[in-house]
Amino acid sequence: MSRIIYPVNWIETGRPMGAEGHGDGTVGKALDVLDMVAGLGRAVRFSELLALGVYPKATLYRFLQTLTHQGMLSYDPDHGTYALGVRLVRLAHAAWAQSSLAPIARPYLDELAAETGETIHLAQMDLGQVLYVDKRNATRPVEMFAQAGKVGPAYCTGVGKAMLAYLSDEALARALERQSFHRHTPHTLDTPAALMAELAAIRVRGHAFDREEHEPGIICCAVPILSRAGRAIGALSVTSTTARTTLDALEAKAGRVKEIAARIAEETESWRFPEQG
Amino acid sequence: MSRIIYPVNWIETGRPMGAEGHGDGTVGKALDVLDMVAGLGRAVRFSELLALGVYPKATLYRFLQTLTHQGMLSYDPDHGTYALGVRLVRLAHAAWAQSSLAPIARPYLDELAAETGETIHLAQMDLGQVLYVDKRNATRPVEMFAQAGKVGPAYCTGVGKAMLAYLSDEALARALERQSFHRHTPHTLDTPAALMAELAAIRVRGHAFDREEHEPGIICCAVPILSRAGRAIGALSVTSTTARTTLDALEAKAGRVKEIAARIAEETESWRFPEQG
DNA sequence: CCGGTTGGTTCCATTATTTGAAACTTAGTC
DNA sequence: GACTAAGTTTCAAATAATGGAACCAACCGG
Repeated sequence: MSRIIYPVNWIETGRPMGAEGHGDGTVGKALDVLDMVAGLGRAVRFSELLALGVYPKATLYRFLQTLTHQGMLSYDPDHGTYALGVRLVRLAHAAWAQSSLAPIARPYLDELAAETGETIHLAQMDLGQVLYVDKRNATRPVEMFAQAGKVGPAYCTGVGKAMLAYLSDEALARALERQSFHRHTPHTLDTPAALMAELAAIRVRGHAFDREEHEPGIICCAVPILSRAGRAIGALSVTSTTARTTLDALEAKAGRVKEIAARIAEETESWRFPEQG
Repeated sequence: MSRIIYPVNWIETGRPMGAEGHGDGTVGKALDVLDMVAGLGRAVRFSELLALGVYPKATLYRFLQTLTHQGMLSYDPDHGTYALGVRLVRLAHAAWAQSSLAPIARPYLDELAAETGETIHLAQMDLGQVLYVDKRNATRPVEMFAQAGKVGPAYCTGVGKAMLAYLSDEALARALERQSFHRHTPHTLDTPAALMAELAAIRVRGHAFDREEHEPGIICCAVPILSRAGRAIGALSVTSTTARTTLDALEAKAGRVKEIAARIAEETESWRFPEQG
C-alpha cells in the first residue's frame, strides 16, 4: 500500500484521491481522475496529475482523452491544461433537482429566511462531509464559507453535528474515520471523544449548536431532518454572528425550525414518485 | 443501427441517450447511463432504464452498481429507484468555479444588473446547446443550481445566436446538426437558411437580438464574449419583456454590454494560471 | 397451495478492452 | 547541435467487460 502524497494546497473534497476509485474497475478509476482535477481546484497540466503518482503515464493520458471527449473535462490547447467540463454543470443541475432535498425544501427555506432574517443553510451528508445544497442569505448578508455545492467538515459545523447525531452506527463510524479534527478555532471539538459526548447531548436536546467551532464569530443552531426510521437525511440551520445575536436567541427559534424540518421530511417520504405527467 | 425510442417526457439534455457513449469504451457507456438517469429527470427503476433498450440487463445492472458505489447515483432501497447522486453536485461546484466564465464574470454581472435593472444572462456553448452558467434576476438573486446549469436551444435565443455567429466553421456545422428548429413562437427562425442569414447580420452588427423567438413577450440583446482569436467563448445578454421595454431601448445598452464582454474576455486570457498559493 | 409473471440479481465462458513499459516525437534550452 | 522535459503512440500481455441464461423472490389470480 503506497501512501499517496497530497499536494500542498489540496482542496478538501471529502474523497481521498487515487484511493476510492480502485476496486470499481475502469469507471471508478476514471471518476477518480475527475476528482483529482476537482481536488486541485484549477486548470491543471498533464504532468501535474502524473506527478501525483496515481496512474502511469499512458493510462492517465488515455483517461484524460476519454473524459475530455466525453465533456467531463475541458482541454485548453493554448495552455495545455485540463479543467472540469461543463457537462458536469448540466448533470449537477439535474442532480440538484432530483436527488437533493433542495427542491422540496425551497419554499420552506424562503419562509424561514423571511421569518428569522438570518442566514439559512440546508445540508446533506456526503461521505462524512457536509454538502450544502441550498442557502438563503440574511437580509444583511455576511460573507461566509458555505454556498450551494460547497462541502465542509461535519465535526465542527452545526448541520454536520446534527446529522452525525442521527446516523446509523455503521454510517457514523465510517463518517468519523473521515473527520480531520483540525482545530479551526479555540472552540473546535478536536477529539472523537468530545464529539461523541456532544452528539449524545444533541440527541437529548434534538438540535445542535455551532459555538464558533468552525469560524470565529459565526454561531448557529441546527436541526436534523429525519426519515420515518429516525435517520438523518439532511439538516437545516439558522446561522448568525456573535456581533448580531446570541446562541440563546437562536435556540428560541429552534422550535419553529423543527416544525419546518418535520414538514420537509414528510413531503420527502410521500414525494418520491412524481406523477408520470 | 437500431434507433432509440425516447420516452415521452424526455428532458432535453443536449445529449442523445445511448448514442454518445459508444466509442469511448466502458467509461463512455457508464457516463451515458448517467445521462439516461438525468434525462428522465426523476428517480427511476432499474426496469425503466432497461426498457430504453440501450444495454442488456446484466450490463446495465453492473453500471448502476458501480455508479451508485461511486456516489454518482444514489439508490433508494425503499422504492428501488436510482437518482443522480450528491457527488455530482460537489464536482459541479468545482466545475462551475474553474471551467466556466462565471467566477470571472461575477462582479461584471452585478455591475450590469445594477446599471440596467434588467435580467442578465451569462451562457456558454455546450454541444450545440446553450448552457446558462450565471444569471442576475431583475429582483431575486440566483440560487446556483436552480438556474445556473440550465440548458436551452441555441437557434432561438439571443445568447445562442450570438455564440453561433462566432463559432468556427466546423463547430458551427456540428452545432447546426443538433438544432431542432422547433417553432416556439411565430417569430422563431425555423430553417437553417434563415438562421444563417441572421448570423451574417449579427457578425456585421456585433450583437444579436431575440425578437420573441423563444418565448412570447421576452426580448433580449446579446453580445458574444470573444477570445483573442475572435472565437465565441460565451455570451452575455440583457433580457426584458415587451411590456416593459423595446428592442431599440435594449440595443442602446449594447455598447456598455460589449465593453463588459471585452473586459471579461481579457481577464479570461490572463487568468488561466492562478498563482500557486 | 400452486403455476405464472414481473422485477431484480448472480454466474461464467467468451470476447474485447485496458494496461503500462518502452519507444517516439516535439518543443524548448544552453 | 546535443540535452532535457513534456506529451503522444505502440503493442503484447493482463485484465476487465460482456450478456445469455439461470436463478431468486415477491406478488397474483385461482
